[in-house]
Amino acid sequence: MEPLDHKRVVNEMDFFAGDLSLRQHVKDDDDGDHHHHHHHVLQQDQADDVNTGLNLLTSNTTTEKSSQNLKEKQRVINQVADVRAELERINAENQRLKLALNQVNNNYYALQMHLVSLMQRHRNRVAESSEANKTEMDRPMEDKTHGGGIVARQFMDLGEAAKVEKDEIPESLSEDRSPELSGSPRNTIVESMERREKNSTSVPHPPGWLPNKAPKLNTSMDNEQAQQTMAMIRKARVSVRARSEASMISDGCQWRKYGQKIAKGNPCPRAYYRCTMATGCPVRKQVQRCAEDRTILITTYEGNHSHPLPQAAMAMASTTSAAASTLLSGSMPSADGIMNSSIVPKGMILPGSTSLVTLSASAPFPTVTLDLTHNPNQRPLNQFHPISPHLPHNITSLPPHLLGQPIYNQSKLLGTFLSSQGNNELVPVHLGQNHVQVHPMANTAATAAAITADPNFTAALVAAIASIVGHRDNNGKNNSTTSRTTGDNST
DNA sequence: CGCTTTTGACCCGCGC
DNA sequence: GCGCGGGTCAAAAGCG
Repeated sequence: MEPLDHKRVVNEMDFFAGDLSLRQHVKDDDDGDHHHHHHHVLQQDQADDVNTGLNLLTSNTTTEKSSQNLKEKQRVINQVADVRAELERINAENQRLKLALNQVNNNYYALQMHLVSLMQRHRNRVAESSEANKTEMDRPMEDKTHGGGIVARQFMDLGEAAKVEKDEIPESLSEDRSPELSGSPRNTIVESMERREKNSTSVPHPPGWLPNKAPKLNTSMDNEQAQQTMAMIRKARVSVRARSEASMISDGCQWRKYGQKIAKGNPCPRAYYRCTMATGCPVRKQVQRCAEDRTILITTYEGNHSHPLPQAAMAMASTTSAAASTLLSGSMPSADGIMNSSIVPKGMILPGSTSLVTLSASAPFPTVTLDLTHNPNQRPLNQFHPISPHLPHNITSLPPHLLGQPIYNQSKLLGTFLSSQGNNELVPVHLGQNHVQVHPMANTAATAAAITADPNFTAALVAAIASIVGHRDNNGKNNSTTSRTTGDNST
């Protein structure tokens, strides 16, 4: 990690260069009598100190020299202050660099996972093809339809890669998934996705709709399958639970309501919104109040933005996207892996917070859920305002001081935590047996409290999630925005 | 007038 | 086949 090295170098700066007496005091405190190998150095320093002391004593004979000495001391103190200020500035910049690097790493890791799984599947495909050539009649109708060109196909673009991924997903289950995930009805998920996509293609869509929903002008079956797979990837959802009295949390994007329904099991209506920041942007979100606690607003995002995102929405988009893509690829074997891979956005979790990041691979959609509503110990209940008037409805950016904080994997505590919290209804989708939950800290100071303390946090989080998965399709446009965003946080 | 919201209708998958 | 439920459409209404 370059920034860490940088930080270490910075920390090793000699703040007291030019202030011999101060350095001497520090050395005396730090070294004491233990470091005998530095003895001669100390003697030399002490000699300097003695000389200085003598000068001070002799200078006391004239007030002019005394005041000069005071000025000199003042100058040195100012220098120290300057150096410390510079150090703080560098540290702040270092934090920003770490954040940027973290985002790049997350993107890189997601791509790497994707590539590895693709290569594994490609190998399997090649092995499988030799047998398949002998028993062509036994091949699934789907593959026969496209001819035999699939096997030799190179993974030259995402569409092809996605096609292979789709074709191979059932096989990947046995390769990639951990025991706790091995029971996943992954093929069922894929089938469900395909069904839904088939369904959606029968609905007329406005011009500019993204390929997965576009009328199939190019009726190549390969393209169709690739589109379906990409559609499946896009169908990953991110759900955010946060307390707000507003009907909708502003997240930096423009939304247009296109429907409202009373969903079963919740008397509160569910509102459907579509992103209108660009014509044809397929991103949608559902907003619904929690039936049990109507102060909680559940916002579920789905799809990729087809346009550059506002800065407010960029802060954690890449990491959340990585979590979703990892969930979809099934390449992350366990919650530990997710936590250790920096896929869970570290900056997203406040120190001591209970932001509950929940990944659900169960039907109908793979879902990442962020619970920002718990606040067991930051404030007593009677002091905590469930409907925070401070909750932002206008967002700016994610404050840098909230980023780069460590999180700890205590997923083992999840079961206990969830049962004690009575939080089984946490996720607005069905939690199946393949549900991976990542609980950053058992010390559950609520992120909701953090919302109150720092209004930018939730808004930026929600905004970031609104942009989930958008990078996959808009690398060129969004990457520059990402780096710029991280840099702008402190400026 | 143009955009957004409302709301009943419609489509489709799924379970029985 | 039928009903249910989720999601979407699109005409009408509302709004600035």
